[in-house]
Amino acid sequence: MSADPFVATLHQWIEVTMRHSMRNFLRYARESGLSMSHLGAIFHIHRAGSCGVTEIGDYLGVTSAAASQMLDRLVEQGLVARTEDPEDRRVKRIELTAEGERALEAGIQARETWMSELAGILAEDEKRTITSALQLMIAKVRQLDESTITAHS
Amino acid sequence: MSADPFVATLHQWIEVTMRHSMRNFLRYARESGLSMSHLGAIFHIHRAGSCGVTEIGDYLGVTSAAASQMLDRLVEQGLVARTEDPEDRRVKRIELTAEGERALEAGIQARETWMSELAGILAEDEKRTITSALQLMIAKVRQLDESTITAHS
DNA sequence: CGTTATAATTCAGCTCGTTTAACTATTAAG
DNA sequence: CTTAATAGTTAAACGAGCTGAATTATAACG
Repeated sequence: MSADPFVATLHQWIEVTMRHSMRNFLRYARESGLSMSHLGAIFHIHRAGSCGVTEIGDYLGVTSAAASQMLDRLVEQGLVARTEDPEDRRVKRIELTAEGERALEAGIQARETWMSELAGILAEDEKRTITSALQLMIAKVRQLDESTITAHS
Repeated sequence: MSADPFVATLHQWIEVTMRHSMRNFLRYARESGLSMSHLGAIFHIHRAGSCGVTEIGDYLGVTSAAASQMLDRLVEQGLVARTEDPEDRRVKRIELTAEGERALEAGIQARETWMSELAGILAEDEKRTITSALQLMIAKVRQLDESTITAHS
């Protein structure tokens, strides 16, 4: 399929990552009563710090009506705060409450439980090698993200 | 949070991976008209090769009735084949059709479009280092999987 | 100022995924 | 052989999430 052994290996790694992470993540979603959209919104709000209703809808690929209704639930559950933007009083500032941040953390935790098991069966020098390799990739991806953002604006 | 720099770095990497992979994956799900459950089922059937209806339900955390109805749709769309098991005529053998395999491939592709961009901005020696680091982790995770399976049986 | 555009909400209506319960068919056990 | 257990399907009913259209409030433009 892909001649590049780097790409082939990355494919395999993501397959493994997805299988393990999604299993626990979906279980957490069920148990906490949060849908995929809810969690997507929570992640986006966390990253944005504060954002409008329509922006969340655009991010999730739904109408602003759908986003507004979804936020009703999240506000009702105390995960999200909806306040008026003083700069432009048409827009509502959507932010995570402390409890919302906690729910986000729990979701991330659920997603990554298998990681500590992995850490347990790796030797110290193996961990060091892998850590620096991953850090290199993280830096490169972030660099890619920034160039995409500036290209869009 | 976690004192181990290995675990901390792995956390960051999975955060990056998830953000990029899920964005395209969810878009693909929408466009192809397949739900998260549908795709989950397709992934599971692919991995199992062939399996029963109840098994899919258990995997997805739903009743066998729900699994049966979901499979109706997938059969209707020509992604899945439902045949009688000759060994035990109560069970139905669920398998992916050629078109089902193609849909699976497309989903994986969508999930991993950003990878080739990443490959483009890495030097050859960087790729080699990362490739071997990832291969080590993949091997270790598989080792972990096998010990879990045997523990369960 | 009046007009137009933007942000968010509300409501009616639709589809989808799910569950429970009843039912059929087949196999296993006493 | 009779009874119980297992695998799967079907049907009715419900809730969740989405859309489109109408509505309100604010901002920007001429």
